[in-house]
Amino acid sequence: MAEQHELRDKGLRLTPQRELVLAAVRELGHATPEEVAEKVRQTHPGINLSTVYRNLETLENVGLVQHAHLGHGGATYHAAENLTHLHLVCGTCGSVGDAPIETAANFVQSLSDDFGFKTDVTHFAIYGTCAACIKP
Amino acid sequence: MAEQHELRDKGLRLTPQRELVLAAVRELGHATPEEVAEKVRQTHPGINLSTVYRNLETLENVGLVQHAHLGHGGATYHAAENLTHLHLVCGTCGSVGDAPIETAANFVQSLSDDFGFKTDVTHFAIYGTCAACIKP
DNA sequence: GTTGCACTTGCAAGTATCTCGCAAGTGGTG
DNA sequence: CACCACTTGCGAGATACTTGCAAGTGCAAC
Repeated sequence: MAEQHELRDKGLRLTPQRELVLAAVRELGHATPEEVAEKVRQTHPGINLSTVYRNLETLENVGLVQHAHLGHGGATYHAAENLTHLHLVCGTCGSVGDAPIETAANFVQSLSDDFGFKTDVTHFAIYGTCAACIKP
Repeated sequence: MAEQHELRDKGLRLTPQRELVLAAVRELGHATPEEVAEKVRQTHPGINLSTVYRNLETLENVGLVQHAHLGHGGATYHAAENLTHLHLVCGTCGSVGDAPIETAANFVQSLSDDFGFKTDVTHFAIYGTCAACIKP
């Protein structure tokens, strides 16, 4: 796969750092900027945290990754092609579970019908308590 | 029901700062800690920001207020008795709309039935695009 | 292959937001 | 009204980004 052209096709320069940031996001599934940086440092130890932030922003602008808010504070990044699930964040144990996006289909439809609000359901986390924490 | 006993009943001392923080949260509807501080300063100019943070935390522990994540970064505080609506955050214009909590009832039920996940639907914002921004 | 320049990177300093330690102050019980 | 635990104010510290700038580099043109 000409993975190299994927970035160039979007009008971006192909730098090792940029490739590695994208690869790290894809490999990690959900990742904070800090986790991405840590992953990238395995093969490119010198990378600067601000480079990671800037590349995440750049990659988001061209649609290759997206961020979501999964908890307190920081954003979490995903490869855009993996964004087919909801995020179930457990407030007790902090785990992040997934649920198929169809689970929310009716809900999204109601918001659209009743309020004209078009929901991006992958962007926000669903907060609550996971099965494991309910019955220990 | 002397309003003064509401705090004492929870085992808290009744200080001017604490009363004012609670009053500010109730009056503001949604408010960041910064906005609460600003509001409190109208009647108590010397209040320290860390006092506001600590009181919000204390009030949350006893169940009088709750926080939710409405967007980037900061938390937003609500009086607990007002937490009967969802937050619809528009990614385009940044407005925060409300929807009755019943809108999500089926969705919450599905998550509970299918995944054993007990959702606190008021805690996170629902992100998308509001009616006004869809058709300009 | 060489060159030039716009795009990138690394670094350091800056900003925003929240947290913590501690000494002084104060509510409320006895 | 006296005492003590709870609170407050304040400064310093932690965390999570953001920004300005000089040096480095991809890549298109030659």
